[in-house]
Amino acid sequence: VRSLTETVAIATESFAMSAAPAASVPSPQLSLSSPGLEARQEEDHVSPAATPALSLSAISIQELVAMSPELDTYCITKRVKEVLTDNNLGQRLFGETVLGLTQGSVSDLLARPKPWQKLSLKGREPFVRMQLWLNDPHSVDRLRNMKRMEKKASLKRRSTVIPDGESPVPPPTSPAPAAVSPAPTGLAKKARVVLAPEEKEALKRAYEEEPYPSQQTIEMLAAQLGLRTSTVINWFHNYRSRIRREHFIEEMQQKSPGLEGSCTPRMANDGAVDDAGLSPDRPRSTEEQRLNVEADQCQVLQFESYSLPPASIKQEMVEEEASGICFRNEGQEGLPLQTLHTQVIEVGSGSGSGSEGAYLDEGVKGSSPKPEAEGGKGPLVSPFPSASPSCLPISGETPPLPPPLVPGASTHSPLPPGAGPGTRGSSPLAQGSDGALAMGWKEGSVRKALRDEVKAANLNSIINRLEKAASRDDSPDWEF
DNA sequence: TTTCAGTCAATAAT
DNA sequence: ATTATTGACTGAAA
Repeated sequence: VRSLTETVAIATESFAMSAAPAASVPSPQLSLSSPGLEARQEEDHVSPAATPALSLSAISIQELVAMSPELDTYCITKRVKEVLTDNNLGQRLFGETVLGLTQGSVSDLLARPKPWQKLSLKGREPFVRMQLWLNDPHSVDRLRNMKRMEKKASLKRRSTVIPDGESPVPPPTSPAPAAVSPAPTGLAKKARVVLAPEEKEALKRAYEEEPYPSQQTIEMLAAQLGLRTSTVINWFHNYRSRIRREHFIEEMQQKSPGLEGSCTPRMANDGAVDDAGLSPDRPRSTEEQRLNVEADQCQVLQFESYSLPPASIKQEMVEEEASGICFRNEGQEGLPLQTLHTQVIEVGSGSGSGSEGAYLDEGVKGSSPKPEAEGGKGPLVSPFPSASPSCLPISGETPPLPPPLVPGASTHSPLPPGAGPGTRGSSPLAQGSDGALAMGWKEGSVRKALRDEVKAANLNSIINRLEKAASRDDSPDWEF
């Protein structure tokens, strides 16, 4: 029986990154985090019988984060940007569905990633998710599907009232309820403060002299500039931290080998499949690259759907043929529930056509978080209780998982800060991202079997892709 | 309390 | 439409 430890090891490996797991045993600590949940589910379970589908559903990303070897945040963001642009995927969708972050945050993260060592456990999470996403061969397809569904949904929404030709009256839009503009609640939203360039200049000057101004200085500045003191305080906090960050990136670039390839997981290996000159429409090289990676590194499982919670996925996409995706929307307002799930799928069966059917994943999503808060007040948030395991197949996941997103609830990991990575003492070699994949973990027979399976799966997947490429409908999705 | 890290979310800029 | 910027907020350290 697979031990938790082993499972973890495998999972970690699938990360495919740098890493050297150092000799020490990596897992001791994990267990402490969520006591009951996971642990048990080892395999016993049910039917999945025959296939060696592993389920490491039990591992939460927080644990993954804690155990993760050092990742090259710069390379990760670089690759993510490539994949997104190559496939015409926006950061909004990516952020909301993969990372559980808003567009602005994603933009910032991709543009100015902090070095791994400077990140807190919480801050590493998005990078781990990105790495996972990059490793997952179906990630792009999934996102594409979602994009399609969203589009369809919005289209439907638009036309929904128009059909019979009647009711040219626009009112229908936006339900009567909410409506009305400024009056409700009486409180206009506080206007966003926008500092004038000169004000910023003044603040910067003040910063040069005193990066940490005293209460007194702050008040003086505020008075002088006609700003609220809290604005001045916030400005200093933000400025300091942003300056600091710039620093990091400088440092980081300085050390980087500079060459491109360093971030690209190109493997020289097997010529097998490889791109036989097929590049039907568009440079989808990154995709191929991904393929290579997977093939070689044997990332067996995919952690799948980290579904996000965040906010926003419109409930519109709920129905639809989400191949395998199951969203649940709990209804109104604000309930964010979410869940993150890592689940594994079995690889063996082929991924049939395109994305359909092949993998089963699921996700549960919360909905509508943002829709204003009207009603009552602000505090929102819900203790979102229930989990809503609705569609989840197997995995016993963890309901108790803290929702990564949303107000108040941030997840914390039980692990002590220092703990996590403890094992890997210091520099993991590698990092080259070139798939070095240090395998330090022992390779058991189970793994071997898996590997074979993966190979087969990869073949299928590749075939699939080729077929797809040949008949790609990919239309630039545009307009009518 | 104050600072820091992460994010959000409005709005600027492309 | 998307992506970038940035003041403000939240929770955790110090």
